[in-house]
Amino acid sequence: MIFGFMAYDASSVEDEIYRAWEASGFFNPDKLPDRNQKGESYCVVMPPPNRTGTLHMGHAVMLAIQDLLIRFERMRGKKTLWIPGTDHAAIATQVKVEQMLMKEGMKNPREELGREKFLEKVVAFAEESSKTINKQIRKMGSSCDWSRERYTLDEARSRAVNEVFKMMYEDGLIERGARIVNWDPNTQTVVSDDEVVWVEEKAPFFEFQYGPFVIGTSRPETKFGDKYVVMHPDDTRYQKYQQGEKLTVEWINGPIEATIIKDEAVDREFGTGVMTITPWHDMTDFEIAERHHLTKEQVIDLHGNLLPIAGEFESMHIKEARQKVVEKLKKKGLLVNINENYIHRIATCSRGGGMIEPQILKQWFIRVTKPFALRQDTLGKWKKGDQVTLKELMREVVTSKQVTIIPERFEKIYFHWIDHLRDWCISRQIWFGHRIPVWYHHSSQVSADSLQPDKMIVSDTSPGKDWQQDPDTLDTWFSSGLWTFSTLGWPDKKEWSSLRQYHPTALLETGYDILFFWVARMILMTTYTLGEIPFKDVYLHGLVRDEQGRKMSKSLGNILDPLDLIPKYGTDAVRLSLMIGSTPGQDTRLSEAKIEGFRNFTNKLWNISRFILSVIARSESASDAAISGQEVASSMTPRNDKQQTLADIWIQHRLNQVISSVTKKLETYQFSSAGEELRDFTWGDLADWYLEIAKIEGGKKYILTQILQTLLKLWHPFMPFVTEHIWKVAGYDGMLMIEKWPDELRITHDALRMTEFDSLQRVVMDMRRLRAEQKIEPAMSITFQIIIADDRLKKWIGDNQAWIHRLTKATSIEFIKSIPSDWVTVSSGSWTIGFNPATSIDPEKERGKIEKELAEATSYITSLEQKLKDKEFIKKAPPRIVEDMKNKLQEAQEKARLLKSRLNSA
RNA sequence: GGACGUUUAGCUCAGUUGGUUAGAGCGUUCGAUUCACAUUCGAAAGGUCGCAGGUUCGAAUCCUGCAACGUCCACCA
Repeated sequence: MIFGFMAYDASSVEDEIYRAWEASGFFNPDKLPDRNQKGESYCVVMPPPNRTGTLHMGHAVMLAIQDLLIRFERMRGKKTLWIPGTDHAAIATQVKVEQMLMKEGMKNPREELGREKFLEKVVAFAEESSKTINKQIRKMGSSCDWSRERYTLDEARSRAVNEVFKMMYEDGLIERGARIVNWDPNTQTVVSDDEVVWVEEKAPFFEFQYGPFVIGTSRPETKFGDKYVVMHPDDTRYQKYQQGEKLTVEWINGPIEATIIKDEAVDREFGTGVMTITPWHDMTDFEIAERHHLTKEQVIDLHGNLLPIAGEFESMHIKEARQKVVEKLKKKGLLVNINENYIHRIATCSRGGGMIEPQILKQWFIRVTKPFALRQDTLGKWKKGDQVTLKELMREVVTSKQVTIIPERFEKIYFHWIDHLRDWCISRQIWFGHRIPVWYHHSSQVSADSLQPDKMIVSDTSPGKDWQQDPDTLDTWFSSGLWTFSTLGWPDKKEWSSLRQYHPTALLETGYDILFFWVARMILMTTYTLGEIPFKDVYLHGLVRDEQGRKMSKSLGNILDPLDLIPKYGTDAVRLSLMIGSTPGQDTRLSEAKIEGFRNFTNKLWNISRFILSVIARSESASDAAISGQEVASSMTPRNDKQQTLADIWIQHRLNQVISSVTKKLETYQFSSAGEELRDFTWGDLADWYLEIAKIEGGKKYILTQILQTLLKLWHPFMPFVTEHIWKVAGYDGMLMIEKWPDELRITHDALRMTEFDSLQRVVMDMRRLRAEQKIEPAMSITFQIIIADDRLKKWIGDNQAWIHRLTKATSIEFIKSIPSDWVTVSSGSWTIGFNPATSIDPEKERGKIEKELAEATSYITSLEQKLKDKEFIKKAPPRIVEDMKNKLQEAQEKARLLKSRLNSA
């Protein structure tokens, strides 16, 4: 039974609807109807979720928003393509699998299994994740083209990666070199600057005697090799020391020769204004050392143990060494002071959270400030062969407004990031990912500082048996940076038509937290490779937080999982709760109560539809039976369908306003506002007003069908499941998802009648209120008096007695010449209605209330009058505003007059 | 240290180029209820728009300063 007594049960219909959509082929742009084939292309690539397990609320937001836009544009007749895919997420996935294996009892999975076996495990896990993720994407109702599903590590994407690497290498943008990098001893790999997370920590801050100086440090365990003592060149306290001056000082393992260095990097205010440096393990120190051509010595190995330079502390782990070094220095009388409350920031790895130890290592870098010759005309600004830098490309894209970032303020953040961007370290010492397509001749030393060109080849295949491939893999963002064009088949020449058709893509929608990681790198990679932008708009959504505004995390136990919520409330409700009530770039709080509210709305829409369909069914059977002579007030009066009532015109007019406004809002990414407006119309105007009237007027088969269909179309991008389901239940042709997005309905506008309706609507509301306050009794008679007589209005009221009765619950209406002084009146615009007051009204209370209202009205009038007397206001304000105000004044005066007369009669 | 964001009803948040009695949802209170929907309907209460100045005929909106909270960035040993 389709229209049972049950509420809408999302979980029982959603899977089947999704299967039907998928089977229809309409997710695939090539299989869309003719209308779309002729339309312009609209392409969005899905930010590929990491293959690290399951989706979370952030993914749900992006899926909801992107599906909304895709469905909207598809209905508008565009040739829409939404490409789904997943990301191998190199480090994240490898770490996850390693942790799992360790839980199963392995001590060091990589060592125990070896590269090949270990990778098998990771690949198997990634495969499994991918299946789960795809299921979840479907659960959200995403209308993406599964026939074009991509994976950052699949064969075609790997080809793109190798190709871009090769191009950049040839252009001198990719370079191998020994520089100071972020080393993570936990995962045994280098990470990029953006993957470092700084955490505040309270640690003891030590001050030691270092020759004639006092130096401060929170890391004494790194200080073995500190043979340079640095101070600011303008520091008057140390003027007697000269740059390069050498002095012998007593240090941890005996006397060492220290050299004085003057450098402006030193903060004179901090501590004593003197510091020693550890160039191998500190970014700042490294830069100072570079400036002065100082020697650099490694103190800590890649596992965090001290090297022979530490003397008796050799092989000791740095954690253990700290206290011991302090003790030794204390014994030697070199410890000056300890500040236990020192707060500093330590670098940790965003994957796994272990400490980062800077190290000088030979790695691959992308040079972002090195000029290179463009391979093609680029961004409409540069010609082929022009010299530019990658930073310039990234900057130009946004300054020239070829890419718009929404909200706008992130543009500033983007520029700031570019300004501070250093060369991008792209090599990783992990196994899961794209192997660096570089081969070394076995006669060469891979670790050598410089390789002869003939000992190194960039190629995706082995040049021969004397060659071995670089053991490292690429940063995962290297491949995701190519995502908009690698997913469209680049560099395969056969795919170029598709690339030309869909690229640049229309929009990139993602969370602002990966603006640098991903968005910026896509811009870098795409402008470099293709000479064009990857997307026109960037829409950044906020992060989903819990009810109290905290980040959702496992340890807090406050995670709301879309997969738990969908069976409980339905996908449509979850989608709405993520889109309505949030603005771009702004974090949102999500609670189950909010989702519950939208579940209720889903059900409301279901009931509205159910009701409309039943009215249509009944009116059909009624007209079939040709029943005539029914009472006016009976609930289903058959009526000539063509004869439109004022209410019909009113609702169509409102619907038109909603259509144009919602369309405009969706075009400008105002999803929340669009959804709210639709909800208010659906619940307020349609359900609570028009349908109440329709119950009485009857015979609205045509218009009700028109309204319902339009409503379902408007809602479809927001809540695809329930609308598609209703469409099917109603027996309408075809699939809602490819229906044409509604244009404004053609109605004959009748401005005067519209005003009448608005007025009457207000009056009827007043009547309902009076009745609710028991000022008129349910069965008493209502008498209208048209004070400023308008025959048309009088006639209209006569014509529409039935629903006025219904809405006011009064039983009769009569017209009289004047309103008795003891009656209650309500008025609107040009006319007034009087009610025979119920005996239950407390005259004192009523009087008080009227007096209060009158006082408010009077003060409002005074303020308006004053304003209107103000010559400067009249002179300077636009006429529109003045006119508005005059009208308001008139209305207020009218209201005050009526209140006065009521007061006199009371 | 720098930049950005937030501060509007008890709670969560809108408020699109400044326009005149500041909105929604939830919650609260009161009332309704066979006749699509209690996942319902009607109504009410509730706001000096963070604070202090300024610009303007007019400011939640623009400017300056301050405060609280939050985020990002930065080499402070």
